[in-house]
Amino acid sequence: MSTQAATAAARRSKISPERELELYDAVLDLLREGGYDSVTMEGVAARTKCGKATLYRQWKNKPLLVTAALGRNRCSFFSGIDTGSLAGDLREAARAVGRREGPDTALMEAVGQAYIKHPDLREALRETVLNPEIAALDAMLRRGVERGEVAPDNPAIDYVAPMVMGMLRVERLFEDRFHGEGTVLGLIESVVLPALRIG
Amino acid sequence: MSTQAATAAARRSKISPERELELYDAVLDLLREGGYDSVTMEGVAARTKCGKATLYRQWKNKPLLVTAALGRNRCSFFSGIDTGSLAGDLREAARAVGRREGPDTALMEAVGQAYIKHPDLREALRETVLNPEIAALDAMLRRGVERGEVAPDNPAIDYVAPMVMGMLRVERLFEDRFHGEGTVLGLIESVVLPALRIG
DNA sequence: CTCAATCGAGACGCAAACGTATCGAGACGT
DNA sequence: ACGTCTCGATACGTTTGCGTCTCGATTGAG
Repeated sequence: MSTQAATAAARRSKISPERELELYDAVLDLLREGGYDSVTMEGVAARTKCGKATLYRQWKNKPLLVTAALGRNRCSFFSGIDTGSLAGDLREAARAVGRREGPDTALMEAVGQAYIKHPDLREALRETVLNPEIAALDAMLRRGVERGEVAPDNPAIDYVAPMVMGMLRVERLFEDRFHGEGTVLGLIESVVLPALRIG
Repeated sequence: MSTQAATAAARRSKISPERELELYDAVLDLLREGGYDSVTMEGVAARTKCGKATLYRQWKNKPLLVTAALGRNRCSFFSGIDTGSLAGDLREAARAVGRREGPDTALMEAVGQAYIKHPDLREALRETVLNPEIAALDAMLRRGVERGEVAPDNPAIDYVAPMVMGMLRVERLFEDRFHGEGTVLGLIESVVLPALRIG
């Protein structure tokens, strides 16, 4: 939300936009490292060499700071993919995941528990890291349907995005079965494309 | 692990096995309600009307108590399923999930974040709630292969269990798309069975 | 140039929860 | 029946982190 930036500007805050992003990055790094509880106001202040009072001058409390940090992270890894064919798009998405250029699973893990107590965090996470990737996957599928590669009424279409995101969410727990980075690619080849009647 | 019970017996503990399960149940309930941080020694003691010292007499610290509680929860919802056909087994498993008799997703959510700091918890969770269900699903598939319902080299076989567990792990985040309880059943019908070349 | 407001740094109070210690009451073995 | 150990309950010290407050330095506006 630009509300924060707006009020900050209204109060003649000396925090430049780049500085704001530095603060957000520190929050997200701490989140990824040790989860919501590892994000401490002291920790953020120390890591960014700013006073705690400065943080509380901009954000009323810790949940609002974390939510704002998540909100600024908005970026999608899948959205730039367009190879011309649905199979190519899905394979490229899987390879992006293998190159650690996929959805921010560390953030998903980290916030996964915290949003039991802070529903706002869950919404911020969805808006920020989840929905953009889902939308990108759905766009791939829509293009595939328009090109005639997939039957429009193929019921598997609705499950592609959940399957990909779900696989990312459990691959750690199956690491004895899938050692390596090709987990999602294997899912695409072995399950998704057959279910979509491609290849 | 029976180590705790053994030492408890050796020290002539007055805690009966049923009492021990009561304590574990309190821990698991608190876990499901608010995550690992909501499990407090004071909370467990208050809820079970036992002294905090009693808890520390049996379990050295909080992580060990939670781990022990997870270890005693060992039970599988999918393991009793055997309808005679793979499609029937998978559909029955999906229906069990719909009836809230599936894997303990609340526990998975709750421990999801905590095991960043306590790897023992992750192992306990895997051994207890995850591996039994995975083993049951794999057993269904193995029986299906033996009956000739699925080709033994069908690569989708390895992905059935991850897909089911992954769907459980993300269905909350797709609740606007899949409203209702038939999420896993839809996955089975639309994706899993086609990928397995069944039906 | 001057003044006011924010900055970084950190002390402070407060609350929550871990883990320890204490205490009377009651249960078990001999 | 008696002594011992564990029981439940609770007080205690310690740590940690949130949120407030103070303080000198610095910076931007007029």
